[in-house]
Amino acid sequence: MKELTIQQKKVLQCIKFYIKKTGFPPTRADICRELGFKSPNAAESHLRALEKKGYITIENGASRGINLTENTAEKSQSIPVIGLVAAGSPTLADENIEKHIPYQESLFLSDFDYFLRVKGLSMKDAGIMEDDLVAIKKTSEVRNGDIVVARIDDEVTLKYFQSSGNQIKLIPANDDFDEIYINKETEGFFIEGKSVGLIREN
Amino acid sequence: MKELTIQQKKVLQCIKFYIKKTGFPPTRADICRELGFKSPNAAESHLRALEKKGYITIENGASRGINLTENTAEKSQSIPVIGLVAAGSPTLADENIEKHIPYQESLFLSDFDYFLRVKGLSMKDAGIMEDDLVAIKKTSEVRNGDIVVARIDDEVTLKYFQSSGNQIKLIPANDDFDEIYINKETEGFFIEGKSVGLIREN
DNA sequence: ATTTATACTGTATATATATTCAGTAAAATT
DNA sequence: AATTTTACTGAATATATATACAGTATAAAT
Repeated sequence: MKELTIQQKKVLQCIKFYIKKTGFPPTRADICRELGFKSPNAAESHLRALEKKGYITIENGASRGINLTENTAEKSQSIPVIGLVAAGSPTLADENIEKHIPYQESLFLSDFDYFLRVKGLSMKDAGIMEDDLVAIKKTSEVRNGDIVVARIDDEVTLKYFQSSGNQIKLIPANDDFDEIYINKETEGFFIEGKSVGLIREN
Repeated sequence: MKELTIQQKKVLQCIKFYIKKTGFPPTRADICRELGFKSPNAAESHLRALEKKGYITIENGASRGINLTENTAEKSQSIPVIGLVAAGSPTLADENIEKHIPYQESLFLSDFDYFLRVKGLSMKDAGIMEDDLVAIKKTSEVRNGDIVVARIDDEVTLKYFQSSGNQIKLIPANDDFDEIYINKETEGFFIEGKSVGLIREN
């Protein structure tokens, strides 16, 4: 999808906000009032640009005939599900996104940034099973005992976090797997975030 | 909330459907077209009746200024969380409802009726931990291997289901707990539903 | 160097839309 | 028995709204 200009983003945000507030889309005049434009044609041309770039559709002749496209409507209120591939870091890049789940406030106690699809049973005894979706909050501030997403070079794992001094232990919750010992300054080591919740879809 | 007449229900359904279809509310003329009325005043008076009864609000002077009230809008549906108390069945009775979670379509693969707050670790090896919320679909049609909510007299448990002939086995996912053997015709035995998903809030 | 896109103001207008008024008729309520 | 509610048709109208046209100016793309 083509990139939007700053003004076009403002207009798109204005439409979303207006719908959220009133339950129906704005008129050209409403947009002008919200954004301080003095001519309805300012709104009109922005709308046509948004339409051309595929962010909205406009029903010609209908009042308030603005419709957010699926991509536009969803992205604002949905959380990406990212696959935990053995080699490769969980980034929000499009190619890693498995699907989107409609966003919901207060689903967990903490806010979070994305879901991680779990592969393997290394955290089995913590009740984290294959194909579970772990809610991840992007942060490097983690405490001992937290379940963290750790990256070592291109390898990404979900483990218990335990640090003492410069030494970090990544502990699996499964006797069949080994603990991983790392130095804080090890190159290529990074804490991506921590688990703040879990969803099992079946 | 006051009861609606058949025609008023039709109009309300028409509004919901129109919004779902187009993304914005209908005009009086739109409603007439959908329901076969020949005068815009037919729609107008139905709308005013719906407003009077509290199902919608109307922004005067604005085109398409129809707004579904919170009760009316389907987005405001919520799912109850029910505590699994040792003695007492999980019913939708108010005293058993811990809280409500905003409803969301397609959160799990199947639809479901309520969340059950898990007590104890009898299903630990199935990745179901203390305080997890198990999504329960109310049904008595369960298959071998399903995780079910079974009631024996006033005791309610979450277990694997296994039946052969008249004999039913309720199997825990934890070696520290014992299997339960029951006859299908046992008085006071009942399958409340089955697990179709799980949420861990932390 | 020229075209296209962005970012507006300002005016004008056909029409889309809400809304009122005048009726008719049956059903429900008081 | 009288009043209110429901359930419409049909006509009229003020105004809300989309949208085209005429400009100005800058930035980006070709």
